[in-house]
Amino acid sequence: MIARASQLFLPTLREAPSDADAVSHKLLVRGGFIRQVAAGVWTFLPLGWRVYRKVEQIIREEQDRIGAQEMLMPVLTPLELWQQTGRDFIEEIFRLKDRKGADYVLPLTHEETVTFHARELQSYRQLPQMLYHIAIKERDEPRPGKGLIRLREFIMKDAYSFDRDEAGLDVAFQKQRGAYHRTFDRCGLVTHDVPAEPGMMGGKESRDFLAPAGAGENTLVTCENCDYAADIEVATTTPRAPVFPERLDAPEEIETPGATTIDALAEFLSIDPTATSKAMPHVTQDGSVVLALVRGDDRLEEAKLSAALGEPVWPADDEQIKAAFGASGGSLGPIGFKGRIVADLALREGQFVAGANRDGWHLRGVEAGRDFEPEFADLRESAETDTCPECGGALRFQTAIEVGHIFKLGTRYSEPLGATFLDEDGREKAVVMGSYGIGPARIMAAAVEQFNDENGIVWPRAIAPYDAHVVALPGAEEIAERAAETLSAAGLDVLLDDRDQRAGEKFADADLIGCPIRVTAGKKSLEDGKVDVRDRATGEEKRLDVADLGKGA
RNA sequence: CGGGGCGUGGCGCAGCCUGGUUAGCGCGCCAGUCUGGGGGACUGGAGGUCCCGAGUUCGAAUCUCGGCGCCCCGACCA
Repeated sequence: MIARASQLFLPTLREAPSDADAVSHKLLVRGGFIRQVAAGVWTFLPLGWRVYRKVEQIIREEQDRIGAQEMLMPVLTPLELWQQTGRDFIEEIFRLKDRKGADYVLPLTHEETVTFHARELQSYRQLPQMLYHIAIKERDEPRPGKGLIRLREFIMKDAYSFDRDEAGLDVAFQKQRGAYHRTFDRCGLVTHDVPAEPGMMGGKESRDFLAPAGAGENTLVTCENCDYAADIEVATTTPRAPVFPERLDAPEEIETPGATTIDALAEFLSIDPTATSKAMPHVTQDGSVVLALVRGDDRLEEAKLSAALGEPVWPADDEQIKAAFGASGGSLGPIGFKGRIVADLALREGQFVAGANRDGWHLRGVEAGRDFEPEFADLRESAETDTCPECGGALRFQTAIEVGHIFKLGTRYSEPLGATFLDEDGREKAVVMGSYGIGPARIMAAAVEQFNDENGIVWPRAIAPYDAHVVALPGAEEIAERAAETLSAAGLDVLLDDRDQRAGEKFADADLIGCPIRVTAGKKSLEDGKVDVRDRATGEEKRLDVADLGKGA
C-alpha cells in the first residue's frame, strides 16, 4: 500500500505548540499525528490513527489468543447501574440527562455494564468467560494534560473475566498478565509489571504495567540489584535506620517556639529527623478526622492511607484541625487526640518527638503502645534513600506511564448487580470477576517517550505509521515511484513523499514522523539507478538497487 | 480545590508597564522567477471579532472589574 504525501492531510509543524511540555506531546503534535480539541480531548489525525490502529490490532490479537471475546458496549449508560454499585458518587463521572429527564453517565470503565450482561451467566457450566471491548471512556479529570497521557476522553481496551471461584480468577488473571506482556513486547515498549494500588476500582490484588518515560504520572521504583519493582504507591522499601536520643520513662513537654517544620524542630532539639513524628490529619467521607502519623523524615503516601482505611481521604483543613486538636498545624500529635490514629510501621519501635496539640509545644519520648494506641499500617512514601526490601540494594526511581492495569475484582460488582450463578453444589454464588485495562493512546505516548531523538520520533517497527518513507527528490520521481511500488509489493506500507518541497524539509519531516526506514531517490539515483536506504534508529545508510528493496531490510 | 502563567492571522512571538492614525515580526500559506541530497533566495499577495462581556476615557490590544479557555505546579508540610 502506498500513500502519497501530496494528497494526505498531514500537517507537520516546525515548532511545537507553546502549551506542550512532554516530549511525546510535542512530537505527536508536530508530526501531525494528533490535535487538541479541548483540555484532555484530542483528535487522532490520519497519521496518528494509523499508529493507534496498529496498537489496537496487537492488543486485539493478544486478547483473542487467550480466548477473550470481543464485543462492544455503549458509552451512554443509565445512572442506575452505577447507583447499584455505589460508584455514582465518583467525582470524575460525566453526567447527563435525556429529554425526559432520565439520568445517564458516561462511564469511566464498563464494570457495571459488563456485569449487567453477566447476569445472563446462570450456571457454572457457562463459566469461565472472558469478554472485552475497545471503547471510549469519559473521565472528567481534575487535571488533564501532557498530550495523550492524561485524557478526559479516551479509548481503552477493557477485558473482564468471570469465574466460579478465586482459583478460576487466578487462572484468568495470569492469562491476562501473559497477554499484557506479549502486547507490550510486540509494541516495542519497555514495561514493568508491578504490584499496584487498585484505587477507585475496588478489589484486592492489582498489577500495573508501567512504561518508564520522561513524562508520566506514576513513579516506578526498581532495585538496582535484584528484580524488585513496584509502583511508589505500594512500594514497601526499607527506610534508613533511625537515630534516637536517650529514652524517657514518660513523655515530656518542651517548648518549641516557631519550630513548625520537622527540620526546624530537629535542629532546635539537636536530634535526627528520624526521631521525630509528623501528624497529618485527614478527613474521611463522613467528615470524621483521622490522624495519620509518619516518621518526621518521611512523606505520607496518601494512597496507602486511603487503602489502610478502606475509603478515600482528604487532608484536613485548618478549621477541621483546630476543632479536632485544639492546636494548629506544626504542633499536632497523637496524644490527646480522640479520633482514629493510624501510624506508619516505622513508628512501631522507639520514642519520637510529637506535637503536643498546643501551639509552640512538642512532646519528647512519645512511644506508640505506651502513650497512645494507634493502628499500624504502611503509610510512608518510598524515598530515594531507602533500600530494597528484598536484597537491601540501592533503589532507582523513574517517572512512568501506566499503560495497563489489571485487577482482581472478586465479587465487588457481581454482588451488588446480582450477577450470580448456580454452582455444581446447587448453591447460588456471585460470579468472581477480574478486569483488565490497556490504554492504546498511552502506549503511543509511551513509545514516543521511549523512542525519540532530537529530530523526532523513532517508532518501534510494529506500530510505525508506515513501514517505509520514500523521499522523492526533484528529477528522481520515477525512481521513487518504482521504489515505493517494490516495497509495497513486498508487503510494506509506504509513505511516498511526492510533494514539491526542498530536500531538507522532506528529510526533516521524515525524521519527525519516524518511520523505521527512509528510502531516498535523488540526483545520485539518476546516475546509478540506486536509492539510499537509511535506518531511522541508527542513522546507517546504504545504497541499494530498487529491485532489492523489501528483501530483509 | 489552591497557587502561578498565558490568551494578539494556521504556528511561534513582540506590542500592554507609560492608552492616541493603516496592530507588527519570524515561520507557514497563495502567485511568480531563480533554485534543488538536510527547513534556499528574491518579488508581489492573502489572511486578525487583539478570548468574551461590562466599565473608565474624546479614544482601549493596552487601564479596571467580571467571566471563559488553555498550560504548569501543588493536592500532604505536620
